[in-house]
Amino acid sequence: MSKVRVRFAPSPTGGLHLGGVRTVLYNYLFAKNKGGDFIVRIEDTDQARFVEGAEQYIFDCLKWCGIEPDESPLHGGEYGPYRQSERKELGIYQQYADKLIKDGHAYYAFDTPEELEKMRNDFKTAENPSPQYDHHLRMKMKNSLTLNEDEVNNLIAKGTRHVVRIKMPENEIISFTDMIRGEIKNETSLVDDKVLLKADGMPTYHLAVVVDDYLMEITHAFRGEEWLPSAPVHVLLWKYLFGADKMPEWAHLPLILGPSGKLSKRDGAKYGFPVFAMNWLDNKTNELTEGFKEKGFLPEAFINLLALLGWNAGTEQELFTKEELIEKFSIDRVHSGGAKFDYEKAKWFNHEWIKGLPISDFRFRIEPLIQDSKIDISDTEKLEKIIGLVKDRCTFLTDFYDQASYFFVTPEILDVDAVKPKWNEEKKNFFLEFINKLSAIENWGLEAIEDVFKNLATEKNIKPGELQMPLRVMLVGGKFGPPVFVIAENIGKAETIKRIENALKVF
RNA sequence: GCCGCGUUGGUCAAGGGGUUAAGACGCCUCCCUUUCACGGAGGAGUCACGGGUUCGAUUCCCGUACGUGGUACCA
Repeated sequence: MSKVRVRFAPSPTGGLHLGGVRTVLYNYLFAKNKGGDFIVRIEDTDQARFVEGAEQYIFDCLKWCGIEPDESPLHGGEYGPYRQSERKELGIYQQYADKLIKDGHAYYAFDTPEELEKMRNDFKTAENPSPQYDHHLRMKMKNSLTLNEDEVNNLIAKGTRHVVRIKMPENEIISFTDMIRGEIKNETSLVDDKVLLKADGMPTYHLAVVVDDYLMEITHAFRGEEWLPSAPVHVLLWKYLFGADKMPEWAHLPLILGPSGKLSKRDGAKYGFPVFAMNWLDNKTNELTEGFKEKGFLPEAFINLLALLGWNAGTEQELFTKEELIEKFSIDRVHSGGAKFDYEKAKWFNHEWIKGLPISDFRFRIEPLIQDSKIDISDTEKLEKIIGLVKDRCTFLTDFYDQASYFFVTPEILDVDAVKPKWNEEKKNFFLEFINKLSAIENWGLEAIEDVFKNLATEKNIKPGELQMPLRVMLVGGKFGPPVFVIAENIGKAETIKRIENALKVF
């Protein structure tokens, strides 16, 4: 049974933009496809851009998407706790750091941030703009490799702030197999001595990812491509601590790109599309970032479009339900190259999903959106009839109000400019008389209205086409919507006459 | 700078030594509709570049360019 794991920094920017949700989605699809479990672990460290309320927000988003984890801080499970801070309190990471030091694979480093800064400055050259704390430089720094045992014990006894760093071996080739990219090779001398345990006792990602995956018996780990360069550190840690054969299988997912470079929150604001699943209110800046949900996306469409950004089934099918995605998903069909997010295509997905939604289902979803509007939702039968008329014209759920409000309330603004240029006395007389004829109709219905209209037009010798646009604007307010006579039929005799009379005053 | 990863139309992409190089979004034209959508029929547009290997390369190899990521006591 497979067990896949995803981990998050509890801030929407650090964890749940488009790329983050897709990582969770692929984890979910893979796990469910294999009949396995998937686990979420939270990286709630101070330096992980921890944001108050973000953890709950993240799970709300996953819930909306329908891809909740089997085990997490919120859902429990046998491998908890799932928050890094809680695991640290249990001393989980310290013991493995100690073991690494004892075995000579790691060492204490006492360098202050200022000293590190100085080192980077002193050794900076044109060819090497960012010197690393590596095998070249570690012997010039203040650590348990350069200090003698007494000095080290003394410093520690005095409570000197220190970190634990991995001692990267020299000239070793580390290779592993990535499920998407095949064999990946790295030269250990090129990687720096990463910090494993910070001065506050918290592990860095490097230590935590290995220790937790071992303890939680993770079999598959998916993460973003940005982790590829530090993968050799993780492979080495597995080798030192638990044995390379116990290591989970890795998959490094391609990046999701914005219009220019890696997709960022700024891109959303700049180009006018959401980058988060749901609205996020930053309570420090009071800045609201609109989410796909609030924009009017269906969660089904959202995960569908996200799944297809970097993966495809190898067939011509593009519309998938969650169940189909689970069934068809396979990691070896995931692309290795990054994909640029195309909002136009995203809208198409949503439109397709809306068109495919049964009317009652559509009603259920828009009711919360319009319950405070002028649209009366108490008459279910009428509401569903109107939905049937305008549903296919909505790209977003939120389009419904504009597409349907005139069925419920008299339009306040009329697109007079669409009528004015061709308006004349003749037409005005036509409508005056049309009102009388409409009043005389006993059985208000599509055919009756259309007959009256056409007969009168013939009688007046005006082309019906020239009269339909004015009538539409009178009833709708603009040049859109279903056939005019259908609209008249639905809004009723009195309201139709009232709107024509009102319009004649302003034309 | 160094290292990693990548590169099929504007975008998502199928394919993979011999093909008229699928399909979708977007764009354009026409039909339907005396509105707008929906729907239908067409159209324009592509294998980054240079070398190999080969009878033959978009496909395999090597360079170059470009993009992107890493180079933190961030993840």
